[in-house]
Amino acid sequence: MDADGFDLEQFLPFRLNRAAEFIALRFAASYRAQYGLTRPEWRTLAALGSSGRMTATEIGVHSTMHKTKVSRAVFALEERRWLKRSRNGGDRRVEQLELTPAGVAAYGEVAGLARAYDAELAELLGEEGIEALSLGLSAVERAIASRRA
Amino acid sequence: MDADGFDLEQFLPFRLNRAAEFIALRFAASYRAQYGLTRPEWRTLAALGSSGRMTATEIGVHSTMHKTKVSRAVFALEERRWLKRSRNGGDRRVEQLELTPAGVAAYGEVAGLARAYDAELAELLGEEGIEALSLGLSAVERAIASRRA
DNA sequence: AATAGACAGTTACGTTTGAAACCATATTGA
DNA sequence: TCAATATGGTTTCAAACGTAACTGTCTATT
Repeated sequence: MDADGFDLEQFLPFRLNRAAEFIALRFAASYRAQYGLTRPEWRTLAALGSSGRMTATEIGVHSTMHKTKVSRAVFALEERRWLKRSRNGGDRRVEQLELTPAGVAAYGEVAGLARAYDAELAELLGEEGIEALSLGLSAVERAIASRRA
Repeated sequence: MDADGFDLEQFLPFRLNRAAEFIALRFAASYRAQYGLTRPEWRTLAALGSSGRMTATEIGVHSTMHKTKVSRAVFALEERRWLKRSRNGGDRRVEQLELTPAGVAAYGEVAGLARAYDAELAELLGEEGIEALSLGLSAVERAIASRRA
């Protein structure tokens, strides 16, 4: 710890970022190698796969992704015919996004990788590690939700 | 949760990444606005400020940063005269990196921001939240350390 | 010694990123 | 009813990024 009372090793943003980077990187390598997906693409696919139907803005808020990232990921997934857009509702600025059957199938496959990685993580971190982490993340999630209000 | 048993909302890499992004982004905005530092630059400055003297490779391992990121951050900090290099030891490939007095001073100032943000976080997440998160991150850190072995 | 491989760090190059400007549509309020 | 302003999403452009190839040095094998 420094003279001025700041300790990098205890600084949460640093620790969180390092941990997230480490964990995400290893998983990204696998979906990247097998499906050629980028991180924003996988995250968009997963958001739609698990929530069914969302707008681009909703995806961004839900996953904390910049809107241009979402916009490009949506475009890429659309090009693969994994996603379709529609401007249904009264507000014609808004695009409803949804996976195509091919997209749903793809999502299922990548979700398989995800489950495998999850199991690997469970072993790597141990049960108490997982539980503590999950609890801590819930606190952050509450904070995110309240900050948005 | 999906038919195939994968639940994005429970998937640790996703939750961790979202949390880290959210928390890092707000902090990055402040050191960026006040000192014009990029994320790798702040992280490099902080690593040296708190550990005193490291090589580029050590910084990369310690902070999980790609070596080209470290290389560029070191260059940028050197340009600002916040950092100096020296090839002391027997191995002339290795560069010992160290902050200049100006660098130490700058580090002290940004560390002030960091402490303020830390306090803000403590309030935002609550004591139990912080503790659980810290415990969980320790598990990840052990995993990182063991993976490297 | 001489050669091959490993390793620290940099550079070149194509890709990804985000801030800001943009377009189109909605909403507000004068 | 018509500005003025806000919002969803895209595009532009300069900066940041990572892969792969590079330089220089070290180590191991012969």
